[in-house]
Amino acid sequence: MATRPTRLPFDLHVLEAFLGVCEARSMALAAQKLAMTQPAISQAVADLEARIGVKLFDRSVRPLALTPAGELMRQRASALISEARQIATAIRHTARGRLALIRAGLVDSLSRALTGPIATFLVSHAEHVSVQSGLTAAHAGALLTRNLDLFIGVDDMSDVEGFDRHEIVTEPYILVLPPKQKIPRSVEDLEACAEKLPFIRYSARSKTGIDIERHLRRLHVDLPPGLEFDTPFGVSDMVARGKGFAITTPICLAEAALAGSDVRTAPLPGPQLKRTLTLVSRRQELGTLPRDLTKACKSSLEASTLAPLRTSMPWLDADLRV
Amino acid sequence: MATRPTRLPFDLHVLEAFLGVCEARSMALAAQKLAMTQPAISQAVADLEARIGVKLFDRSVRPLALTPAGELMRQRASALISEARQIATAIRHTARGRLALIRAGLVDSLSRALTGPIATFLVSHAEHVSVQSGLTAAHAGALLTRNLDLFIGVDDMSDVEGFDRHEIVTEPYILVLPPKQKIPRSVEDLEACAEKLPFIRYSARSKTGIDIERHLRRLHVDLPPGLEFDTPFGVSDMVARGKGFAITTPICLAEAALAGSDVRTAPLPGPQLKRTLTLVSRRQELGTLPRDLTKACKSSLEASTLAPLRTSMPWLDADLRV
DNA sequence: CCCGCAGTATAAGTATTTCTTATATTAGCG
DNA sequence: CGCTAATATAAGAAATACTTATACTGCGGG
Repeated sequence: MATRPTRLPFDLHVLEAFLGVCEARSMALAAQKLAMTQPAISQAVADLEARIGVKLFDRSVRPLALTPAGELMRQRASALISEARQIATAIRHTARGRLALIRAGLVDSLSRALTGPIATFLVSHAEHVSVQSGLTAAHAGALLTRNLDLFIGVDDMSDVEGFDRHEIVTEPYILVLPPKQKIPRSVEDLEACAEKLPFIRYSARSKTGIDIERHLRRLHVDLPPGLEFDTPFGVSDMVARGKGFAITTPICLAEAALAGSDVRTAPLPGPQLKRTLTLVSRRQELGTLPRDLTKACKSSLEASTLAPLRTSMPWLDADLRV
Repeated sequence: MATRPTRLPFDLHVLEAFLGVCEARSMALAAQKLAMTQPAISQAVADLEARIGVKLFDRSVRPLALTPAGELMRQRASALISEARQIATAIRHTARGRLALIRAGLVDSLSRALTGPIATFLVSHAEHVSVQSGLTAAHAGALLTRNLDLFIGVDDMSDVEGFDRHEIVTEPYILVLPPKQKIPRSVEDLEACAEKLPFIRYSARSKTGIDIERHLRRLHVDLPPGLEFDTPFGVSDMVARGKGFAITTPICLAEAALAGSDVRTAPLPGPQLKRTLTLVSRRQELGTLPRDLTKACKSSLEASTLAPLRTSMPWLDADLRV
């Protein structure tokens, strides 16, 4: 047939045949289990190998052995088939019952600040409450795949239709350096600083990490790779230990709850970079609960985190607002 | 053909056709993009709907609209196709170059204690180090799908071949209660306590949560659902706030780093329950690095966490050991 | 070391699925 | 209301998947 764009080199039934062989260690036994003939299995697997261009089985020994590539294929194919099996069931069960369970996701940087308040609020709205910490991207994915009912994170999924968004807080990115370290006041100073101290990064798995890297690229500041973490504590602890400096946010720093630490903080040199934390939920599925929860979070956050931050960093002033 | 066991109701190329229609909002346009004819697309989608037994498109309007089930299908199918596309590439790139990157996973309950030491150790073994916090199950899954090179967690994947395991620490589960609360000394006392105070749970997404629930079932102790969290901080903070009591471990309690808290701790009534934290990596892929890292973790953990715990809870004595 | 058994690979043909062409039906816009 | 553009359906063609028959290969036992 004419060249068909981006056609996948395999289909699910071929992967099922392949997995059957992996499990049975025999094409003949796999054929029995799959109600097919042994040559059908043999040809399907050989064709799969040809399309991918990689040997998946070592046929020079008995019983059949998986190659390293075959082992990886087995893992990936198994996950794929498992997910595919769940899709049909999930589609059929989209009709939903009463609100017995609420699953809320919370970005790591608000975990300590808001886990208690959120749980306290939600426990009066559902019989079963689950509060899960993690990265924004994971929460967004979980919301999309209906493994969460709402989340608070850095990304507001503004490019996806069907969701409601309530802003909770906007804060600027700031510099954080080890004690006694000279504070850079310009982008040039920042680059000079980077020559003496490593730059401690947030992982690109986090929205915060992505935003910071993009900002540095816009400033044409190129900092070499080194240490990266996906939690506020990881980044902050390394700075407190004198291992380097970092770009973070006041809320992330508060979240790290470094005991007895006197890291230095300063405004980010050059153009300002901010982030907004937003509560995201599916439109029209939870009534007024998302809006009410947002109000409760704002109140709690202001009292527990923002007021103390304004005290310790008076230069933040109007940049930190709910 | 004769009834074939557990055959999936769709294949990847059908999902590609479906996704093409979702994106183009038109079967004719999707056909163009996929180098097929419009009736081929129409029949493929109709057949998919028939096999699943759910309408995915609303054809009573123009342009075509997705039904809610269709929207869910779009999300799930998109993820599936994306994962499938990556498989072939990943299989081909199993030939691996030098160790420029190490990705280490760390269970939440050791995040504050070991993130710094692990990063410090690994940074001398690789150019790029990523340390990721999260639940053991997620780390195990990531290790299996090669999104992590090693992890430290509660589950040691002992049922999976091809991995090395190094024990780091064994600790008992303990009771933790709000200040001034009477300590239960027997299983009966525990049940009486649960009548006055809610039981704060670890989420079943965590191995710790699973072990605790299984232990309670063995004791025939049935505690109603209420609040659950997937971080040590969430559970501990709720106890400190007087919202309930919990079963946790000394290391989890230390990890929560509750400032100025005087929660009460006690041995778990009835038979003892313990957990072991283990470093897991693929066999023969990282040389002596896993063993060396294990030693470094033991030393650091003993100094920073276990010694202080023995001081604050003298009754732990030999139950807490590296 | 050789033979036989069990398992896989290959060739050729059949059955099933997928796709195309032709055309009927339907939504919606002017 | 009529026309256009899009989808659905029917029938047949093309491609793919599978079966049957048989050749080839690994390995264990004598």
